[in-house]
Amino acid sequence: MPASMSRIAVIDFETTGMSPALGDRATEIAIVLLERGEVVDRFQSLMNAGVHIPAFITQLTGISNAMVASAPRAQSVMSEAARFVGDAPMVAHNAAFDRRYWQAELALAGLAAPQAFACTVMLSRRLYPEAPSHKLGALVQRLRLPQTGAAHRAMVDAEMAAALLTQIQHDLRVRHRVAEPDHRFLMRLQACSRAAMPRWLARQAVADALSAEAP
DNA sequence: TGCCAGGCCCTCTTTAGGGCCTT
Repeated sequence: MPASMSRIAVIDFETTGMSPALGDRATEIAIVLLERGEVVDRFQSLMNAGVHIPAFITQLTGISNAMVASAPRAQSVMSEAARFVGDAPMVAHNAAFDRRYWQAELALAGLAAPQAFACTVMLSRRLYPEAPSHKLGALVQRLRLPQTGAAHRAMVDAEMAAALLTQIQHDLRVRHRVAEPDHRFLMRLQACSRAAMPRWLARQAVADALSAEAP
């Protein structure tokens, strides 16, 4: 398999709130490009969307109104980000959140967002059902993955999500004998959800998805 | 005007409710 086919873009946004549908905007973006489990490139930028950052968000992320005031405009940052990702499939921790902002911010920049998103929350629920918490920081601690700095900055969280994804792929190879746990396999595994089938069938589907790849 | 996410997953469930996870 060519390296480009195993390329995955792990993304994290910092934002002004929970929903772009309510007018919230991105304030920072970070993307870690993985190839065969190795970080091969990084993209990071604060972005000025021209909206006020609530005080509690500044307290949470450390990103202030003054910081984004001197940052490049959201539209140009998103254009660069889209070029950086290209056609690589994407991964995020709680992907529904980052996918909403990826699509909304690209739409505001007049750009399409065709990438498929896999979700490390859903994957860790399938793979580590015994974990007491599936928060990014809790999983990083539990799996003893490296922490590169204080959480709630985009690159720190993107690096942690990339480390988590790499561990998930490692465990799929070693524990479940999945020869090539690429993005297509991750999408199949995360689709084994109760939303699409009864719980017992979902559990069986996870087991089947894992064992089907065994030699 | 005031309010406001949304999808997954569990259980004291499925004709529902609430916790998790992201900022």
